[in-house]
Amino acid sequence: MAETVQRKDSYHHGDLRQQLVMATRALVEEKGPDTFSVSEASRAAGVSSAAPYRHFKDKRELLVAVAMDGMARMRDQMKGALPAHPPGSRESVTALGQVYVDFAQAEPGVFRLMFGLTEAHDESDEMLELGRATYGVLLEEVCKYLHKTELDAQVQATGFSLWTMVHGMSFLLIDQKVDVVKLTLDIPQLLSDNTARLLGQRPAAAP
Amino acid sequence: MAETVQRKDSYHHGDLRQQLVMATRALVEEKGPDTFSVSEASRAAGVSSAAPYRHFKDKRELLVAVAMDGMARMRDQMKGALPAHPPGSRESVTALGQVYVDFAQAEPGVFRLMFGLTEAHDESDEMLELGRATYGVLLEEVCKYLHKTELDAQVQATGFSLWTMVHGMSFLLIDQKVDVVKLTLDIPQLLSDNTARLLGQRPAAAP
DNA sequence: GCGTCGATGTTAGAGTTGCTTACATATGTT
DNA sequence: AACATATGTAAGCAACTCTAACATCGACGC
Repeated sequence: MAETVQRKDSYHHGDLRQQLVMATRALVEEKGPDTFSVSEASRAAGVSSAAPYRHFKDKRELLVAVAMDGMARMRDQMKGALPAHPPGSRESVTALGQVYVDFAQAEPGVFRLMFGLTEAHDESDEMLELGRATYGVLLEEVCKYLHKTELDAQVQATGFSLWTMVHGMSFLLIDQKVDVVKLTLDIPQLLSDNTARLLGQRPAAAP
Repeated sequence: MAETVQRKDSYHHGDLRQQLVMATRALVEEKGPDTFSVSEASRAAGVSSAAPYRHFKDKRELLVAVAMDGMARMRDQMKGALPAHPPGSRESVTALGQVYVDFAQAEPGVFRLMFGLTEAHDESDEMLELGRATYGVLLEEVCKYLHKTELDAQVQATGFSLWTMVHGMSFLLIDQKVDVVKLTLDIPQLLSDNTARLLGQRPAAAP
């Protein structure tokens, strides 16, 4: 059980919103996003089952908050992985992909929320912005690699292709499809190889 | 509403199991797999809410049935796409990927069921077998392309990489992440290009 | 200090859902 | 015709989402 959640000691909780997000995060990870219930999160936070509705319009809004929290953390981890490599290098692009896949495996429940819940996300401008910002981290490295700007068609195509690959890899891993097909694969190696293939040859330095 | 479901006209329904699968399929597509309820499917089929439990152990088993139906249809579509191209050609591999992506876009709800529901699928040997068979269609083409057997490491890596790409592309498309990033992309073109990159150079004919 | 107000909690409850149990009805076999 | 089996219904429990009415606390003007 996730007993990292400190309960309240007075009538007013002090920081219920954040506590609920944490509790939800833990529950979503334990039992999957589907079987999660607001009631259970309330119990974990030590409040009545009606209390969350003071902070979130409905169940979905609470889940969106968890997704946003996850997206922000993943974006930070991606940014954190960059300094270890030369800017705009194949290694740094690969590292970004590795962070993506690692995050998915470390927090599959939250990861699913981050990319499912499409209708709910549409309603949240914040989530949209956060998603764009996260993708932007990758896109900028691709720009540097190709010596082009963000609006360039090749940058767009390459960035999306790389995203496609790590996204698919993440889902196949957390949905255990690798086991299904009985594969013995070196995932980091595959990630690195495919990143190289999709990036293509690095062009000569800018004109 | 999906009123393609003919109700019963006598006490016994005749073919309730199949009718429920069809109704569920429609509902899952209309409202997404999350908001689907057995009660609603029952109403659509014109039976009491307890009737489904004569045919399915629980809600999940009904959803698994829908997923299996979808997987079988996608596999058939993949097989159907092969005769149009030379066996083991880049075109035929691309065509398989295109079927995958098309299916996801045509039936996003069912597609999600086919690859989510991981725990539920583990319990179903039939679903496992169906999944393997579907993947096998791709793998066989890769074998022919590379002139190697299914057990070869390169075949495994290449097959998985291709799966990864179309899987990620499918989810990004149905979750509308393409819109989020404001991309104007030629998806079939991208699919074809990336298939080529991931397949790599075709080796010389068998020794 | 003190009263008021808004924010945030509680309790009670309406409506939905998943699933079970006991009973009813149709079908096929002998 | 009689019975066993398959498949439907009705009724109900526990859990869940969300709302409404009420309770409590902290902050602020005075």
